[in-house]
Amino acid sequence: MSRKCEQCIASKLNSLKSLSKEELFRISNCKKTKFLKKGGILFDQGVHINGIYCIQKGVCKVSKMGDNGRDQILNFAKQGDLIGERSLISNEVSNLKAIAVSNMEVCFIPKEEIIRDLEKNTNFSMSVLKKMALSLKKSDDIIVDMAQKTVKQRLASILLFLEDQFTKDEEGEDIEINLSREDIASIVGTATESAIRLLSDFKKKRLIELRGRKIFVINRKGLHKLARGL
Amino acid sequence: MSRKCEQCIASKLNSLKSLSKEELFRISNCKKTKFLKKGGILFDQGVHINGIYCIQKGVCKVSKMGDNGRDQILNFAKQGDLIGERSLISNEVSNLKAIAVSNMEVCFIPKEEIIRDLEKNTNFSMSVLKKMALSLKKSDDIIVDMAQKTVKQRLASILLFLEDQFTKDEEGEDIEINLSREDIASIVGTATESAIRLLSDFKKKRLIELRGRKIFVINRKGLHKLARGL
DNA sequence: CGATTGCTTGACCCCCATCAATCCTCGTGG
DNA sequence: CCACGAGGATTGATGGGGGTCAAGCAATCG
Repeated sequence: MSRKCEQCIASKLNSLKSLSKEELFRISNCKKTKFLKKGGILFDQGVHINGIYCIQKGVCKVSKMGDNGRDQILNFAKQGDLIGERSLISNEVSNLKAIAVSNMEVCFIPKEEIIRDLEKNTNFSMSVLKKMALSLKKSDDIIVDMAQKTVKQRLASILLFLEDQFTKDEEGEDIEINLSREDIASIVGTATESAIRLLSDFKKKRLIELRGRKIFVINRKGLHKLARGL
Repeated sequence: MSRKCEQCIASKLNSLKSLSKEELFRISNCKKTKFLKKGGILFDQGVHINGIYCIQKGVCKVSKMGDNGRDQILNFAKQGDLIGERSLISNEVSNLKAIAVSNMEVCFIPKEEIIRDLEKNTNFSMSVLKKMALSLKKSDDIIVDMAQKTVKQRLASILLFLEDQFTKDEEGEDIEINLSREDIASIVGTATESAIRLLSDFKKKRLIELRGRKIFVINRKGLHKLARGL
């Protein structure tokens, strides 16, 4: 038995909060809740998603495959995030792949319902618009970083980012995400070995600690400096 | 004396085409036409634009300054393009800088007018939404390229892109844009000298020709191959 | 005309991708 | 319970890509 959207925390965190009670109720009735295990594919590149996903629990990595066949991680989505809106709006197959990096609970909302609300409810469409504007700015920042920063700088930033994003969720529960070295490398945009080498370098400098395969930041200031290239 | 938006080609090429006659008429009355010389600043990073620009004639480069102080060119805007929507929608100062790379004629449309239309006219807001979705996809592609492709591959792509985009405008007039080597390097995301070296390499391989400082592609297939890394 | 700006080329060296070998860890089946 | 295999993590060696500094050259402009 799935919960109602009206009572759901996730829908309070994203554009769905701009919907009226009735609209939310209608979505509540047509949504489908799915459970994914870590490693499961939420959706793949090139498929029609035909809707959007609202993430209840867990985290997924959003990536795109380059011409050489290697995946580049572009984003993460966690509790409260909506994914799939871009493809839905431009009415195309997905240009991205989404894979769970922890066990997940997500709600699928069919396309027609979202489109209808976008066209009827200006608050909602403005909210989505704002969200996309924000994403666009983030993308700009990433491009500049990719173009101008060294791998070391980018890795430092990303360690800080990961620590900020993935510690506790809204309910205060621990988020256990366990990225492989390969994952980390493919966020940074570098070879796995390079990432590993830099990590052990950071460890020597007492910026991070490695317990098992997990990474703990123990000197944020130091990493910040590195990220800026100082 | 400025033309009416209703008769303007540029407004037929962008989201403004979704506006009703009356909406367009109102914009026509409050818009301000500006002329910029090559090198002129349309807007700078960190300023309140308080509206959007609709480009009538000419081309500008859209860039963002990185932490090291170097500009990264993120985009070009030409006849029919709207710029400034992102900052307008998220109600922030501009995160980008726009500089004319040829003489330009642009129309400034004040914020209030656009916001009003976004909130009243669903066709318009959906059109803007689609435009942004497209930009977002392009950004994703660029990030992947930046992360995975070599400077040589990126330069090859960009030469093809520039040739596609900037030869003739809608009226069939030549677009004369004259990018410096530094500009080209800062699209690719590399040092000026590296770009120059690669250009002379491409010339030796008879892929391009250099007449004065202008670059002419004479072997598209060859460049395509290079861009793919073959 | 200097003078400033942009273009070009050379030299140098470091970052990082790649290949290869080893080690570690964990799940599986005997 | 242990052996063993597979995938991930780590470290080493190596070579090339590309960033940086510097000097010479062309072009544009007051």
